[in-house]
Amino acid sequence: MKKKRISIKDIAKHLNVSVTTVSFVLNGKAKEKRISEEVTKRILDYVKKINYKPNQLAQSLRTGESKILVFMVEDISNYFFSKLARIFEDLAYDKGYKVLFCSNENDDKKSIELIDLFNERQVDGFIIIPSAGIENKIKSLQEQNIPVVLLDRYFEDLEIDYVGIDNQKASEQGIQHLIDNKFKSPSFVSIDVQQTQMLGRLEGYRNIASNENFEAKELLLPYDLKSNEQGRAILKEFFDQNQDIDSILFATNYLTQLGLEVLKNHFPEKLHNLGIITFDDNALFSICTPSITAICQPLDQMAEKTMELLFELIKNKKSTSKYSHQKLDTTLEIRESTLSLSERS
Amino acid sequence: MKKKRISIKDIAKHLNVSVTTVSFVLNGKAKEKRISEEVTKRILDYVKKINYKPNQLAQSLRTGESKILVFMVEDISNYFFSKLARIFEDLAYDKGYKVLFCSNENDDKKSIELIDLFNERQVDGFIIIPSAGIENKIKSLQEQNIPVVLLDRYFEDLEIDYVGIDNQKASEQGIQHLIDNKFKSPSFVSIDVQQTQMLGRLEGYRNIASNENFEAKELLLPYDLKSNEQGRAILKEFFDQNQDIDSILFATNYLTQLGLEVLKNHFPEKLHNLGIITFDDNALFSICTPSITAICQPLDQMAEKTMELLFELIKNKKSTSKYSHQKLDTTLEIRESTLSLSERS
DNA sequence: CATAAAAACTAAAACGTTTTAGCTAAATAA
DNA sequence: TTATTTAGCTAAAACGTTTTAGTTTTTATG
Repeated sequence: MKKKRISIKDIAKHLNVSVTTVSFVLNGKAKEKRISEEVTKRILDYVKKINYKPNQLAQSLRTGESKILVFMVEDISNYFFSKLARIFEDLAYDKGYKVLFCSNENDDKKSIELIDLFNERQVDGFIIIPSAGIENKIKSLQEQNIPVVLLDRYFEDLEIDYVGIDNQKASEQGIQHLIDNKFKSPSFVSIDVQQTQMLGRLEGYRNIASNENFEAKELLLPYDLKSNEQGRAILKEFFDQNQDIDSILFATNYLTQLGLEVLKNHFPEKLHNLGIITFDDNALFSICTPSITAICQPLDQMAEKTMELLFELIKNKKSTSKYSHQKLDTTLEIRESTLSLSERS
Repeated sequence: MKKKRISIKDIAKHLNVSVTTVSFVLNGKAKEKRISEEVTKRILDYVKKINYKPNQLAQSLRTGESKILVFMVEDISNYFFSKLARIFEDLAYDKGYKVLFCSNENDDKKSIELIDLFNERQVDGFIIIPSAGIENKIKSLQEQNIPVVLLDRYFEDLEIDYVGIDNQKASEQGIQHLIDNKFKSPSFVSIDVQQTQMLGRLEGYRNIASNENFEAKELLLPYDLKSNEQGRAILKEFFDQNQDIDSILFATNYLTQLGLEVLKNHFPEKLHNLGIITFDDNALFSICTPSITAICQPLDQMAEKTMELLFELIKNKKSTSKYSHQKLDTTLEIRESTLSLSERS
């Protein structure tokens, strides 16, 4: 007993004009197509009166535009991604687009499945936080002339728009901050994956190690961690075997969380003496004890820049405009965890 | 220079059969429609060879099904919601549906706009975490025979499917746990809003207060908090004026966060002596000091149940099957913040 | 050998738009 | 008056499917 929605045809019939005329008026082409003011007004009034809304599906089918964007992240339940999603949502809606979010779990197979899936649905554009091995898939999207912007990480040999941060510099600032606060031997905990963001962070660390002349102590957890449990075990071993480190830079939010758990449970005294910095802020880091110093990515700015690039692509579908790599600056949110020991209560 | 996608018509032409035949075969109706095995095989083989994928828009236009669901939450960047979203995502994809997420900011106007927006797009179903005043809009969706399931909260006089927790019981368990651990005077911090989930939590608190004979101390923050700053100020005042409370149940994640900030900054000694429980867990609560006891909602179970109800509605669009109110059980994740004082280190 | 029944397939309408190409009537020019 | 231009409007095709209501061919039946 589905009530049939009113269509443009019904309107045309009711007003004794043609479907074409109604369509022209609705699309704001009344002037251009020389529809008289009188008819234009009649149509507009009636449409408002019955609160007619065009069928988007039919529009999309005809025009080839779905007004849907896809935002593909590692895991939408991770704060860094969900926060970005929240911003994208607003930006897109303002322009009349909706955003479909999906999680690729940083897995190539899943990523490719998802891209294919949405591609079949003729979405109008992709914002992708790519897993390590989907360079070719991305390239094939480009070849089909489908707008794509990469976020957070990119591929060295792909000419494509990208927005992210200057990871190396961010890392350097973080480590330098530790050094400035009298920590002598900062270590670095990250994931062993060949992705630009992680490589940049690692390089930044190594640079300062060499500049400041301390021995680099790196822990790179396996890319395909089986469980949090396994992660914690590896971290515990690292702390056991490196009693001399006096500070740590965690390269992601998730690692920080694991690390803090291990410290809290197995090395409670260390938790209060270690210098700790994390990439990516989270509201709760300010209420930990000690509160955790964080390298903050400029989420709003990143989202805005990304959308800007994407909409440029959507507009000039033809011209493969020169691609742009945006590396934005981070800010250091300084909290208790990097106070030099003498300053701590 | 857009490459034209291959259509069913191209296939038909190439194989010298009719479009109808191809369509039947692709829809698995070969047997039913008596298409010969030979033709069926030829079509299937060719389709696989050229990797043809039907145009979903056209399918949707014709069938009236978009295979898109909407999940409307308060704020997708909030962990409770984004975690649910992550689960829904997988469940839906398994059934061939995509999920559009949107954030209503618990605001009626925004909620209604969003619902209208998606309704025009003929989505196949809604999962809604409703703001307080959209009862009528929800009802109108029902009247249009559009599948809707409410989550987290519901409306007393609306006959509609709903999934959530037993808020009253959860609250009672939390407070009882405080009492059992020798806290004499638990207080309750919540939001002043007429929504079932909040009312239930409040009622649970009051019940135990009356059973255990302690004076109820409630702080209900305004529904339309201007800023975190304002929230912190109100909380600080509450703590200042109620020095005698020895424990708190925070009714949401967000309030817990604000509360902990205030405690950490203004009442550091209290932070370690107060009994603290929060509704809704977050990975980081286990690494706070003290780690925070949490009332955990069974997210997986909630998501599954919700999908189950929604798909039932989608299937039997006609029969207004009897609606179901699912109130699931929570679990208490006991951590340091509710150890009785004698047990604390 | 006609006829009925079953098997195998298909033409065309429909979903709701947009847009091209053109038509008609009025106004203007010659 | 006739030809031309312009204003105002519209028929019909197209987007890519699904599905109804057939038609044609083959096989079985009396």
